[in-house]
Amino acid sequence: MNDVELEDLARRYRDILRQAVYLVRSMDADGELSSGQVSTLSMIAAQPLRVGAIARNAGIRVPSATEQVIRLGTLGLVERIADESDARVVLVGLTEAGRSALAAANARRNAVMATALMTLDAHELQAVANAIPAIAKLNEALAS
Amino acid sequence: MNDVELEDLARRYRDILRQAVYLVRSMDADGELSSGQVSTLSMIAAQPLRVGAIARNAGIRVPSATEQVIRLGTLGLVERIADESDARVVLVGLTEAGRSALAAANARRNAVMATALMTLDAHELQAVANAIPAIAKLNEALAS
DNA sequence: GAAATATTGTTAGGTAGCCTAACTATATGT
DNA sequence: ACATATAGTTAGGCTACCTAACAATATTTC
Repeated sequence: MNDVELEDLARRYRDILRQAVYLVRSMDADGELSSGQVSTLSMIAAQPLRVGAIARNAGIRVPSATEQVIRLGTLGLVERIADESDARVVLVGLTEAGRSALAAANARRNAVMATALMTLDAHELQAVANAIPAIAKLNEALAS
Repeated sequence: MNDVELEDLARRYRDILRQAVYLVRSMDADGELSSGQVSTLSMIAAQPLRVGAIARNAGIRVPSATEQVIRLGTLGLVERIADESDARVVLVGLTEAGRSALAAANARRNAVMATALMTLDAHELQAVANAIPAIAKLNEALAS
């Protein structure tokens, strides 16, 4: 792949990224959890995390994470747990309501995505599936 | 591709989309134009557009487009042009400053993207390039 | 072991970008 | 000419991000 082709790919992938922002917004249905909220809940699904860890994982600052946790707490989806070994630390974990809200949101979003995927033919699906690891690597590179 | 594989692909593509939002935000360097602003300027690069058309293209409401136009106008990047045949209409076009700001922003962003692409090997690059049309189609399906 | 320093999270205050509802001005159709 | 439709703005509200300043607790250093 020569320089011209690389530039072209760069431009086209930028287009895709721009679209993605719009898509994610449009998938945020009324009254449901936002994408950011779903991400946060996913993060703490396996085990409670510190506010600082949530911020780092989400790529946001600690005060912004605090804000998210407060909002999710108000909705009854997360709970604050004291850390026994360090009184400064706040661990954030899912409540039962949080766990089922997360499951519902994931189910709905995966269904929407699966429906969209079904508009692709077998060849196109394969192309997308084949590209996923490379895209993940590319996104990794972009993030740093 | 069976149902299980489709579900898996749905989940993984959702992951990619989520990352994309984060990436686009992180590419919005300090003091530069935001991604949304770059999109708006790109839209009117070929010819001036109505506020309503900008809103429709960007997938936002008219008042939000007005707001964007005001902000870009304050920066001196766009100008309002009266429509001769309809006095209600506001056409929004690039100023010279807008045109060069757009070129600079595109150059910087494409360079960042090209650098990231260079971390991929030839095989991976090919996989991404091959998937772009299918991804575009998929995104189209998701948008509706 | 007391004082200085570092770390964790919250609070306060600000901005961008999105929204709906209500409005103004101009066109169009009856 | 009057009623209705269309284009855009204004007003007010929300989410989600930010920095700066702070409180509480840990840790290091003398």
